[in-house]
Amino acid sequence: MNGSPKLGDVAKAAKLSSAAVSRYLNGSLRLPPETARRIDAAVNALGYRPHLHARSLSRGKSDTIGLLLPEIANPFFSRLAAAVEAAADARGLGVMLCTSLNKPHREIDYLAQLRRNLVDGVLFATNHRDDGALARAVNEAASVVLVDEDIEGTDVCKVFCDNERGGGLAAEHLLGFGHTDLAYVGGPHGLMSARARGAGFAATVREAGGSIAAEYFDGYSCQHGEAATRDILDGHPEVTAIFAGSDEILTGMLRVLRDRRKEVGVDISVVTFDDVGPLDLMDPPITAIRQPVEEIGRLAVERILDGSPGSGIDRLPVSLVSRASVATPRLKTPRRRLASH
Amino acid sequence: MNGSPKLGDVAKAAKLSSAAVSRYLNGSLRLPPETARRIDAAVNALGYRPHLHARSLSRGKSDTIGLLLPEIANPFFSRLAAAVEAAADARGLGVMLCTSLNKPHREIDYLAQLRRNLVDGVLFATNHRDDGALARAVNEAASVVLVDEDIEGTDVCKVFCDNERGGGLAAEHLLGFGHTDLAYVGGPHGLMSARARGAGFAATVREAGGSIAAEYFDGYSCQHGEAATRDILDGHPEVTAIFAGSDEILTGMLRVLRDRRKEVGVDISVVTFDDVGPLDLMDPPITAIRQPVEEIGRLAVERILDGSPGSGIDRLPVSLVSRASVATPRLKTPRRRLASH
DNA sequence: GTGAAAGCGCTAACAC
DNA sequence: GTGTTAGCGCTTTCAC
Repeated sequence: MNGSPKLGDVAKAAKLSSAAVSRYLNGSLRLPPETARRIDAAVNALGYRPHLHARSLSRGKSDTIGLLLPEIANPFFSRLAAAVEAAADARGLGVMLCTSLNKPHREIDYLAQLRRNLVDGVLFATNHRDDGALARAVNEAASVVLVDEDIEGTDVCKVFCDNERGGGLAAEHLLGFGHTDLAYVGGPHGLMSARARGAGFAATVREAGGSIAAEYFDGYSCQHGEAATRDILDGHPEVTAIFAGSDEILTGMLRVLRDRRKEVGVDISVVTFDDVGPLDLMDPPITAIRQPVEEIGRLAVERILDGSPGSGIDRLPVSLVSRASVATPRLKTPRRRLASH
Repeated sequence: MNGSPKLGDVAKAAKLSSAAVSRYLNGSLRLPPETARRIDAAVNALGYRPHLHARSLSRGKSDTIGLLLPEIANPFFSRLAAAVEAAADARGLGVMLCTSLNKPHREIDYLAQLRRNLVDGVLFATNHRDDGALARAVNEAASVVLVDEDIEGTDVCKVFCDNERGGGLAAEHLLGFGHTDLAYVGGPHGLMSARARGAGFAATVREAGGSIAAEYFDGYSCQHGEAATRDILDGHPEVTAIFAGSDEILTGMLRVLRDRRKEVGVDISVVTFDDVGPLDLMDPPITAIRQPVEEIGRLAVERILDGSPGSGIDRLPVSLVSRASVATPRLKTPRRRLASH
């Protein structure tokens, strides 16, 4: 027998028309037990599997959602992907994962492709500034929900975490330990998440009379974490605590701190954002603002299926996980000086 | 305009038949520049995108490979996925990622599905013991290559790392520091990788006159790492060094060690396998056998496309990355932290 | 060279 | 209830 068995083969074996078998298999037809058994037997005997491409071509829908991520190796996104898969699976949907590598043309391509018919909706996370082209592509696409990061000028459902509150929590925690000269090493300034985290952080710090001695905006990357940390160490000795905008940034930061022999949780305090790495096993365990990754994935799937009830934008609550990277500032070693910015 | 533009629309706009346009777009037809330009213009004007499902239904192939992984949240697999995507992309192929959650029926389902026509080949990594059904499904599938883990009784291309040599390297390293009573906490005994790592480890240890005081085989999971470590601590006080079969196992191990106040790299030495987490930032930095994840992904894609030249099984070399979790046994004076690199 | 026509495997109107 | 028929959007013989 060459080629896989087709619907027609099953029909022939069951002495029925393809249409009947198709309907039966799709549950849109109840058959006398005897007939049903004939079909089931034929399906099993032949090892029949519906051809998904043909099926979705015919139906005009695929029971599949697309998930468009900047990259998959990043733990935050891979956990998000897992959550989305689980949620989709629970609702009988497949998910088609695409990684854009943050290249705008790939994103736009995928968006067009995906909506073309391959999937019934797209969950879209991007990681870079948009010049407007992306926003247009998103608005034109049939059904997309933005996850994790905003794109200005889009009018679709959005599922984020409460970035601003996260920044606020980090600030409260640090202030509570007596820190007054703080730094923020955030993601790209073009991104809502980086701005919101920084804004929440700065507002809370200033409200309490503290000062933001230094602020950095650049890629959510180790490199940025490294460069910014060096700059803080070299140029802002008054800083006693740093808020890292993501676990990636934290990673670079910790490497520099280690190389410079600064003991985290002693010489300098650190809070990070995301809490996806095994932060509890780090040296020292790192205090973090935890994103509800699983919940974000779950809700995003719900939104793409059922639409949004409210304003169209969900901000899921974050929480602070206290570990050992924050302590009272060392008052003697670094002499306090007024920051000028 | 309702619905996306189809090939026919382009043809109409260019005053040609769909057939001509199709052939031109697929490069199987060279047209006079003037005509070509008409088509290109129409494509751009309409924003035409081929319908991938229709295309692959028609051609019987999809220029897409399937990647079937146990889970995507695990950093090893997410990095593998990234490597596969990159390699596939470089050759103009898409990749369809499916996660089996280690459920045999999902694996078999996907395998059948994927070969049905959705993809031109499948890269398959599994993580659990097979009772024979999987092997059958693999052998029946058109084109699959096994990645990372073997399935007994399959006759297809396979791309692994050199697990046995990895175990040997770990043993050599530990022996070199003077350890003689060692333990191995491996993955499931039903898996080639767990057995091979253990075998390489044990052989080298015994050859040098050392002894394997304890050996554990169970899931590649934190839980297993925790349980086994507790057992070692409680039942095998002579053990001075442990070889963890994976980063996941290591994670559980470190948590127990920390809770029991055992200082890694002082009271007890540890080597792990994989080296995917940020091991250099752990407390202490963990010495590891590094898998060439990127290379595995790259080669797997190559194998699925071009077949295997040799025996059909590739064992990629591993390397030992020395950090600070291994020291001479029974150090009297506890040192705080060792410098890394 | 170019177009008409026949599918790829399936589903959904529409008849019987 | 069940079968017949006409597509879904594309590719590809096969005539012209």
